[in-house]
Amino acid sequence: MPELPEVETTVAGLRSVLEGRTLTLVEPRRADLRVPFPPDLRQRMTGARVERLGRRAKYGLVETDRGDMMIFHLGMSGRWRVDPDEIGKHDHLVLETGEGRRLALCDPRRFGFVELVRTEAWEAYPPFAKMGPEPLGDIFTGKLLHKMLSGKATSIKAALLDQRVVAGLGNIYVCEALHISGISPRKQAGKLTARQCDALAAAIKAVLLSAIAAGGSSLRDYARPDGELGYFAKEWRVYGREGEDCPACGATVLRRAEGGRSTFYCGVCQK
DNA sequence: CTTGTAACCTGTCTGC
DNA sequence: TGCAGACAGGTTACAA
Repeated sequence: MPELPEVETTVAGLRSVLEGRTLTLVEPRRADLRVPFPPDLRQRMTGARVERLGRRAKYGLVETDRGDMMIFHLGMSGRWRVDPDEIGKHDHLVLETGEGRRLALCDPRRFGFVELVRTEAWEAYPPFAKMGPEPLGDIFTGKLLHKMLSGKATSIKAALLDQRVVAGLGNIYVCEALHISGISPRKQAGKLTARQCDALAAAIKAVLLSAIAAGGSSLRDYARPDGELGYFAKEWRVYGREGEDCPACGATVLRRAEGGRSTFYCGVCQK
């Protein structure tokens, strides 16, 4: 469940293996994931030195000394395996460094993808062009959120999942942030008060920082690149806790399916 | 333009 | 044990 904290954790793990290292092997194992691998990925990346790793929203960024940036998205089930014993059928891209370290991008559902852009033009990469602010950045405040939401007829939950409003949130952390700030997921986005937006922005930052500190959330098929599991799942207040007691008021945590996606919330303390 | 739904693909879990 | 059905982190094409 790669949302922002899991991608941040992943990038930190990759950094220790890749940064400053030369790629001696870059091998796609099939033609495509959600979209085709760039046809020249192997040729442009092999022999390149990795200068820097970064993250934008849920995307991982790998900059090389050739002016290229490899962008990866983990989709729903993607993860990087570090020094795997063997390459399995879901390992769709394999990298090796001059030190003999090996990385495999494993993605059973294949909703992830890899792109290659010129570093100087990375912000023009279409998914980034209209993307909203990073929630952990200084420019993301309750005031800005209030402005972004004004006039929106959709629910606050749908608005927070819209990457043009704020970039990097997914189903888990939206559910968690709404619970922390006591706001109903069904509340009309444009009707939130300035005060509620302040509380919501603060809750978003707090939950993301806690999750990053815990190494991300551990889900069925997610692990950090080094194989360690993230611990944040133990700290979920409502997500995945249908039928349990609300940690704030003791009422029963509810789940409702909307658009093929589950929302977890407390009907008593989220208004 | 905005908003909601279906589809992409595979694995896992639940209930009969 | 088998098997059908529900469900899972995201994104986007398309319909309304």
